[in-house]
Amino acid sequence: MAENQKGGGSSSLGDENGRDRFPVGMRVLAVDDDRTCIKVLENMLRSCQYHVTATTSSIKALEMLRQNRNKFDLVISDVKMPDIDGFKLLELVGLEMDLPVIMLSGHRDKELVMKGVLHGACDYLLKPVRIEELQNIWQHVVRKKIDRKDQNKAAANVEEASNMVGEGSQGTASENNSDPNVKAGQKRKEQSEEEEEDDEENEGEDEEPSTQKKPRLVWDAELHRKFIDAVNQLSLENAVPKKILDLMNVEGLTRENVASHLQKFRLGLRKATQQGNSVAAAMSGISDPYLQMGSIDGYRDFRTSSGSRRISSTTLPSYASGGIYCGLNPTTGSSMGGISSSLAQWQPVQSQNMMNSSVNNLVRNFPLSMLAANQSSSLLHSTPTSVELNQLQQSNCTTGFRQSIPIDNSTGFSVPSVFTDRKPTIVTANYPLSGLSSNHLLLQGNSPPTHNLGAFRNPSSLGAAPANTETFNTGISGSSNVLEYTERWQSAAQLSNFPNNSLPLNEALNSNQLPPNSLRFSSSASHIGNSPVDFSSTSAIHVPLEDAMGERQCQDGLLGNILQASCSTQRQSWEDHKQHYSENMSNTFNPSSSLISPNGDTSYLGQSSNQNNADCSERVDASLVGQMNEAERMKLNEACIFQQMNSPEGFSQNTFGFLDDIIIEMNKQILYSAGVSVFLKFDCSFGK
DNA sequence: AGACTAATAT
DNA sequence: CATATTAGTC
Repeated sequence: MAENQKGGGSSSLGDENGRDRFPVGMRVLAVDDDRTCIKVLENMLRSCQYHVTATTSSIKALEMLRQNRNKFDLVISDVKMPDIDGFKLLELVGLEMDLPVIMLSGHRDKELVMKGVLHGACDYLLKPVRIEELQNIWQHVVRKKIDRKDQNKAAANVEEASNMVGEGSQGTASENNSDPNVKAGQKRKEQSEEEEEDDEENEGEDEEPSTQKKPRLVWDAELHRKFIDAVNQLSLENAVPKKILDLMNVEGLTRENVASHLQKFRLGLRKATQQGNSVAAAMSGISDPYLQMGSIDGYRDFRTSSGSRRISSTTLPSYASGGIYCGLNPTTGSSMGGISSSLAQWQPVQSQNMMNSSVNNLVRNFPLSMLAANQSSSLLHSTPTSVELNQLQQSNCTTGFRQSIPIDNSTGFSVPSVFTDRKPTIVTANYPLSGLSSNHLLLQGNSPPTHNLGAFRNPSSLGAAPANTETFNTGISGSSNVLEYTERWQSAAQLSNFPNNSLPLNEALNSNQLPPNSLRFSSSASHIGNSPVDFSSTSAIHVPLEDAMGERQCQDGLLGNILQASCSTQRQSWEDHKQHYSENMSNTFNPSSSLISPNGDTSYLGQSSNQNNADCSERVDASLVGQMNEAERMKLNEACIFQQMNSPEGFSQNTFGFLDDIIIEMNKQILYSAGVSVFLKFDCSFGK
């Protein structure tokens, strides 16, 4: 059997046993309308040990070729034939299956030869053909393979080509045989079946299952956290893939994985550094890398439609798996970015509803406040109202706090008379907070009463706090996370510019004038791109709560831009809080549980913030750190890293407080009662 | 030879 | 985009 063939020994065609028989059995389709000629040709080809299929009809030949695309390796055809002549056949074959075609002709007419060549013939033989010539025609098959390979990949590997050829699959245009499975060849042969496998296909499967390539790694929150921890430990300069990998100690993770992530990380860091430090800038760019990073990070969970899968954090890295970790539509992701970016939109009123110039003025006067954007189209809901909240943050603040603010005696809202006579569309309120710049909020609502809105900000890194708030903190809107994330990756630089005095605030108000139902809060936090997220639905937001990076298995339902996340685990607590808040609201909203210091000041963490130096993590009060959850810690770490990058010698002067977002949760009653509770918390990182 | 990382591919 | 893979260097 094959043995004989060894003529070639292990030559180019095959080193492998299975393959070295290569030209033997090569499938040749011979076409010549002259019965005598075809017979002779057929015999010669057979003597060359090819597998020959002969026909005197070019039409029939074409049919066979079309029906059995992968059944032939080469076509040898006479030029002059009725119906479809050799050139036509050549052309069709070249077009449809890309098989090597050899022309045969009794005429040595140069023109004909040229024509054949131009049509793509790989060879042009003159009759009578000598067997010696036929013994070498297999080279065209090999060549074809190589060429094909070349086109795809620069490196055409002769061996591979030969291997492929050997297989017999010769497919034509489509085949992919070339793949990886060189060995497969033998197997293939065995499968006698020749059914026409369509050309392509078999590629991947035949291999051993083990060969399958690994699923792509997904850097979820947990993994990223480890990464950050490692980087932090090593210090930016020393953080190289291998070391990080070691420190991360994650089974299955490769250096390459880390290298890739590191590359991205550095890129983000770089961008962060380059971008202006202005907060606005920081938050505005949708394209802002940070934000992107954010999405990369665990925050991505918000976009997950179903719970996120995670693999044991300690061991296996997470891999994307269909179904489990399904990313929502890309848009969503960007939108998230938009959320933070919305902070940048503080200035002008965008909503058409704000028609009133006075409103605009109002707005202008309160730079830090929030604007209501009514056109927010929440794609998701039918209820139109929306409130835009903007928040800000500030510098000196070192601590995080949350505060409830009573508004207006009866309603809790400060409603400019200007609006009272108008439709209940916009409500504004502003409160001077001690020492802080005034903030105001515009609410607008048109729709029927609704349900709940909740406002709460996400946990700040340092602000963290009070145990009782914990639950609260964990429940955050996706947007919050984004911010947080953003902050993590780039915070320092961008926020450093904040004026010391400016204190960002977020406020959520509600007025009885408004049809309670439809309050739509479009806060920076709730905004997605230009579409605000409507939190007014009955279900109320909910957030997953996982710490930011958490691993919880939440089910997030994301409708278009709206994010409704529900986390079974924490839902309960959230509900509790909700209730709790509601109750408080009717009262005066005492920050009962909060992080806020009784007097409302933010000095809480002041001390730590003032310590500059040393390791970041150490700058923070130990106690506080202890209370921090992972996400917060991570944030801190990243901030530290960032710090390293920006100021080798220490933190930049001001702290950059960060006010993440606010989420407002209101109940109908609350709406009616006119109470508004605002939770403010500043994310203060440290700074010197 | 092994590791880094920028560049490029998927 | 987020990751993986490649390729040039050190």
